[in-house]
Amino acid sequence: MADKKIPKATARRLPLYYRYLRFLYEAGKERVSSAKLSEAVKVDSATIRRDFSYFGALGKRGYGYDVEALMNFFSKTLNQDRLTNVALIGVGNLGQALLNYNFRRNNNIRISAGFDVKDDLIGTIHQGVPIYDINEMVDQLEMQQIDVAILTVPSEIAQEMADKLVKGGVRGIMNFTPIRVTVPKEVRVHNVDLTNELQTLIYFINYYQDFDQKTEPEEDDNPLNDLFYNE
Amino acid sequence: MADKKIPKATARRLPLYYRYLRFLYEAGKERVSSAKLSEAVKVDSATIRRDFSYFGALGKRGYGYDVEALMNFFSKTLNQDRLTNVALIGVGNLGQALLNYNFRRNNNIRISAGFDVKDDLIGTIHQGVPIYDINEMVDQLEMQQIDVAILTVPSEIAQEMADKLVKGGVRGIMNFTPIRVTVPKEVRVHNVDLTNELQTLIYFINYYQDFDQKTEPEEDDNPLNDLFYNE
DNA sequence: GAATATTATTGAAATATTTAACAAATTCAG
DNA sequence: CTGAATTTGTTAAATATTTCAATAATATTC
Repeated sequence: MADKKIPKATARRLPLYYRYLRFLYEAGKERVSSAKLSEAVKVDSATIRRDFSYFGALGKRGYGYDVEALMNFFSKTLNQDRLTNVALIGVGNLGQALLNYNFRRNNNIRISAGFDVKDDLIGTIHQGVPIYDINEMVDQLEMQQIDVAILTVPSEIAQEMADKLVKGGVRGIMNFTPIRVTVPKEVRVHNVDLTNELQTLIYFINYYQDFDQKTEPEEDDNPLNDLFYNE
Repeated sequence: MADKKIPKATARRLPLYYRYLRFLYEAGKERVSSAKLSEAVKVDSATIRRDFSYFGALGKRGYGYDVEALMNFFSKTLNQDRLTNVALIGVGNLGQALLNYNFRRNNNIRISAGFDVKDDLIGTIHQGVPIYDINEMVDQLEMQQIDVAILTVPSEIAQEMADKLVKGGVRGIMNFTPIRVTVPKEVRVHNVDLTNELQTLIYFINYYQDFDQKTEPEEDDNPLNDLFYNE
């Protein structure tokens, strides 16, 4: 099925489309146009149409897109038609929050195993998810055929854990640590770096000026105060 | 450097560079090359040099970059030389995890106020952070001069809370809800959508063979990469 | 059923970003 | 002091992504 070349930027928007289509479906809507979709997901309608067109002709001219059909198409495309089990490595604060987050509720994704080093966690069940000793990780990953993991461990052991994950056959890692781990090229890592995100946001609000607002940058000794960003 | 624009992609990498420079500084390193940096942050060295060059000539040919000087430069650039107070809207599971996350430890960012609707939370202090009634939000935001907020509320009230944040003068919102909120264009929103991230990751491991780990998010980035900007 | 309005599809143009290549500057060894 | 080795800064080329514009198909209206 991995035949066509879908741009990565497009791939990243698919879940967004899927989610809104489900919302429309549940609201009883039968059709939707790229313009309407654009409003909800805040992506230019031309981009949406272009994105969809990579998958073939999904809509009807003069009509728009059939909500149910499109939803089902994306469901398959995003593997939402079968359950994906995910491992949680590191059951600390963030890890436990993610357990509670419950991806399952609206998606066919669930955290099915947790791993930690702490004795008081090992052997317990959190939110219905059993927590194993990290030493059993490679075996359990193989046995349970898990191929996606969420990494929420201290930075110091991030690489070591990534190595174990690879050994256990994991093909995708959602990395919440600030460390850029090294893995074989067939393993995919998505970094979610909360501190980075905040810093970038702060940078943007301080140095981005909206041309439409015609605001002048403040005068100070920072060499960057005359930088502008174009949206 | 004057009247040059910093590409958004570059801006998103700045925190990454900054973090590693601090690591090098603490490890006592005095100089670093773009090649060495590249290895750690997993960004092509040409891209790194290109990124730096937007800010002027920060290095020396044949030598590399002075760790301390560069670190200090980025510290200023990223506003790390002064404390940024951030509000947390919604002190649920994820919100509490973020309180514990403690951005402060390694960065000049701290959550200084929390807001919630729950009576048993209002008036309490979590991780040293006072939790206020959401009804006081607009006033408190103004009074405390907070201009960045983290939004971790149920989807149903995401837009309503965003409106309040705007009213309270907030200029940057890190949005953990799956809703794409509508705000005036001078307010910046970074979306961190955990379910999206997982779905995209799953899509990638199923449909892409060739993983080029160099480009991210948000993104994700972004992460959440979908990191993902209200552009 | 013809006329008009909608709206997807598609090729092309415009932007944005990454990568490659190399001259210029500097270090370093001897 | 000289030449070889490094490594940046920068121009240009290559990729990737978004947006535009022309066209074609379908629906809706009268």
